[in-house]
Amino acid sequence: MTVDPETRLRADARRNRDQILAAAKRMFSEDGPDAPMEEIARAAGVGVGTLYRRFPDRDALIRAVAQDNFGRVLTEARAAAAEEPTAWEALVRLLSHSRELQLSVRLSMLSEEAWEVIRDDPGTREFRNSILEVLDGIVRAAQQEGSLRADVATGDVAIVISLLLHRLPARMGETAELMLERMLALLLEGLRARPGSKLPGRPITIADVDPR
Amino acid sequence: MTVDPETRLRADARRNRDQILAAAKRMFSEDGPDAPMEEIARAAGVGVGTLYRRFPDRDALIRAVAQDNFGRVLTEARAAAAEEPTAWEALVRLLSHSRELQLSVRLSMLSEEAWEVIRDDPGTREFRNSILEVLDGIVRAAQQEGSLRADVATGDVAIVISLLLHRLPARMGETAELMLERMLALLLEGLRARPGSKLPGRPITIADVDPR
Amino acid sequence: MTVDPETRLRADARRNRDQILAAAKRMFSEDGPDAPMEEIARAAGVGVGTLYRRFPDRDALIRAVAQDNFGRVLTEARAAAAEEPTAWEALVRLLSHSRELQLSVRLSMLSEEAWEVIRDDPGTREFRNSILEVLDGIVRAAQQEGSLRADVATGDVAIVISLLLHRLPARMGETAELMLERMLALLLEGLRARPGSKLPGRPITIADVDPR
Amino acid sequence: MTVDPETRLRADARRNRDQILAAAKRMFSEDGPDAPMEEIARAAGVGVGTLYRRFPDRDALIRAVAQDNFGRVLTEARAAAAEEPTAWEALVRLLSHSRELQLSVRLSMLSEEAWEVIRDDPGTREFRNSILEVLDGIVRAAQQEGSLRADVATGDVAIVISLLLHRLPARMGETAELMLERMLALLLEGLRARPGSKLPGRPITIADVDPR
DNA sequence: CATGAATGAGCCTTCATTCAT
DNA sequence: TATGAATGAAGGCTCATTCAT
Repeated sequence: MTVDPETRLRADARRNRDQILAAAKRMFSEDGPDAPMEEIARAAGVGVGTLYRRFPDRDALIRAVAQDNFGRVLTEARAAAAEEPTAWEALVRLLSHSRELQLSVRLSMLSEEAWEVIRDDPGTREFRNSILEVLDGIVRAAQQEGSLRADVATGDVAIVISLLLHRLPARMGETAELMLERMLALLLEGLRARPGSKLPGRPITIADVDPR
Repeated sequence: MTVDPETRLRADARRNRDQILAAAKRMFSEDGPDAPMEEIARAAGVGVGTLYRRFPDRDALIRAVAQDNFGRVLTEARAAAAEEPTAWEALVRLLSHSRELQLSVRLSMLSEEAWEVIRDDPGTREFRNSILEVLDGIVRAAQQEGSLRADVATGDVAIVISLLLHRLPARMGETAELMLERMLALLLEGLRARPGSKLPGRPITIADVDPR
Repeated sequence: MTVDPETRLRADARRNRDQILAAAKRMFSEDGPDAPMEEIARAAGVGVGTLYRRFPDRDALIRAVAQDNFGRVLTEARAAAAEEPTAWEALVRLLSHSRELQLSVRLSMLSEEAWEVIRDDPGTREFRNSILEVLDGIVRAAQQEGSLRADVATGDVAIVISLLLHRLPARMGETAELMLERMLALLLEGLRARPGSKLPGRPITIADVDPR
Repeated sequence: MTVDPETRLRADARRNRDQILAAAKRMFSEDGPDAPMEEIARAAGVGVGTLYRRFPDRDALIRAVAQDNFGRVLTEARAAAAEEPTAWEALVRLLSHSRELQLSVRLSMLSEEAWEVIRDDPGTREFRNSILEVLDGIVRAAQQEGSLRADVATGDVAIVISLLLHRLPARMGETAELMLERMLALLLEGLRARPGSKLPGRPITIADVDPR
């Protein structure tokens, strides 16, 4: 009368993995990418051993978190592109919701080592490329429709996004939300197509922001 | 007609102190505020003991670096306010040169602990207040002269600065310079007084960004 | 019919803990409460990490050793009170066997810091109180039966014990035993009820020797 | 019109040495024989360099302190022997004033290393021997006059002294004085010649307590 | 000679990772 | 397979001692 043990196991295993991932995300974003493995395990409600069974070392865990996050972002980006009536609105939505991205990017900014791990991970790289591809589509469309200034390229927008992702000192609490909103508004003003305005240098392309 | 021995000693000690401070700045900005003390010492060309003689613990070193940096920023801000013909130009200069600020602010963003150390240091606080005071003068003047949009306050500008300070993934090397320039240009577009444009919410004041 | 794994683990862990405690006792009494943690670990046949897993820091280890020792003393004191035919004999037995006490007391005398750690440990304090309580019973009974001089109180006896606990320069080896025996005999002569003999001052009570 | 520089120097040097010795005594008795050299220097009002010029290393300082102290004790012992009307009174005086001895003995008890340093110092040894010689005279005389029990030897008395020297936990403050007085009284009761009383074992001689 | 700066060894403690149960 | 115990390397800090000024 017992449930199929195989299935049971699988379900258990998955639950475990998910809990660990969630805990890792939380801890990473709170304590940075050096959060003690033991604490991550505890936060996930498992022993360290279990954590290490799923993720052979810290780097594997970082990669998994990064992939998970980039995946969510990709989903959001695709939804924005598909659902918004204009490319400009898609762009605004992407920038507004960039909070979703926060963890992954923050992760990569917090320590040089973490960044290298993420950069060299093919899985994450693939997600990243897909995201940039979608973004590229939105950018071109927005320029086509005349809403986005012509002298920027997708790399520029990617950088704007990364600008918005940096942790606004948590201590600002309440107001942080508002600050972010206003910074976004300022940047959108800047991105708006506007006759007679010219940025210095040349457009930053996807290749320019490729960590290669 | 002999050299004052006190001065002699002082000179030596000071040279050492300066080397340590310089090394710490470098290491902190590369490895974050957890850079091994031993490596900082080695980078400064002294033994750990010497480092600890000058700075009783890591926090003291962090405070010293922060003060040194904020001091430089204050100098630059005052120069900008005094030397530029218009307030807008002073603002642009401040934002352009904000690279000077980079380390200190980056420091405070890298880890919650480091931030707290800096926040609670009266010396740094004083510098910070002075800087904001100067900035406040520039902002008001720029609004008076009609160059800066009226619906921002000094806190908004401070945040713009902090946005520009975040580490652009060092690995981008050459282009990083250009990227920064372009982001700055975008933000300046946004800050420009422009009829019919309105930011959401209310202006962010100095009090809003006060870490108190 | 398999062995309960919990018990198994416990047994291992406990053995380890006991070895560490024993090693710590040995090292503390030889090298004082500053004995290198690493050496204690080595003496216990474990790595430092293991030591720190059981006892978060040196103070915890000191407390554990103190409690263990005071516990033994309490046991001995109770046995003496229960098994000896007269209170005087119980007292003699307690003083004779005070060697058991040696380590703990010596510990607390060796360094001011160690003493403070022990003093502020509620666990140890409880043992200490119980011991003094038992001792108090013995002292009163001995005075009742007319064997112990009337002008001493329990605190006096506690001090006599502490006198006997001080390290007789270990280097005296063999003879140390004899020396202790003779000192004890001298002190017992002094404690004996004896008409016409009067100590200076007032009896030292338990409260007088309370570290509170 | 200047003072003879040689003399000046000598006087200065001596003052320095005395200050250091005094500071060392104070620090040793407060912090134990591991008190930081730098603090001792500061307490003496000189630089570490000066301290090291006078005493090549910590051991030399310990030896100097020990010798100084033993010297004072010898003086006191001789005075007691010479000035007191009876040998018993001389003995009582010696035991009462044993506080003088405290530091040196405490020093030797506080750490095995310190003890070894003192033990192996010929200078201290000589003082020690002289002291024991004087004590021996007093003991024999006291037995001759029938005041001191016959079944003790000089070594026994030396041990009684050492018993009284142990630091009564400083924390007892006020009462410590009284406690010591009472313990001394108890021990004197024990040492008193008393028919029918017999100590276990054999008398402890000087040779028995010789650290050799 | 006095001073106090510099050095580096040594001990404390933490934590990533491995492994026995 | 999950657990948590054990290990040891790494980094922080202190202090004895040496040495330049």
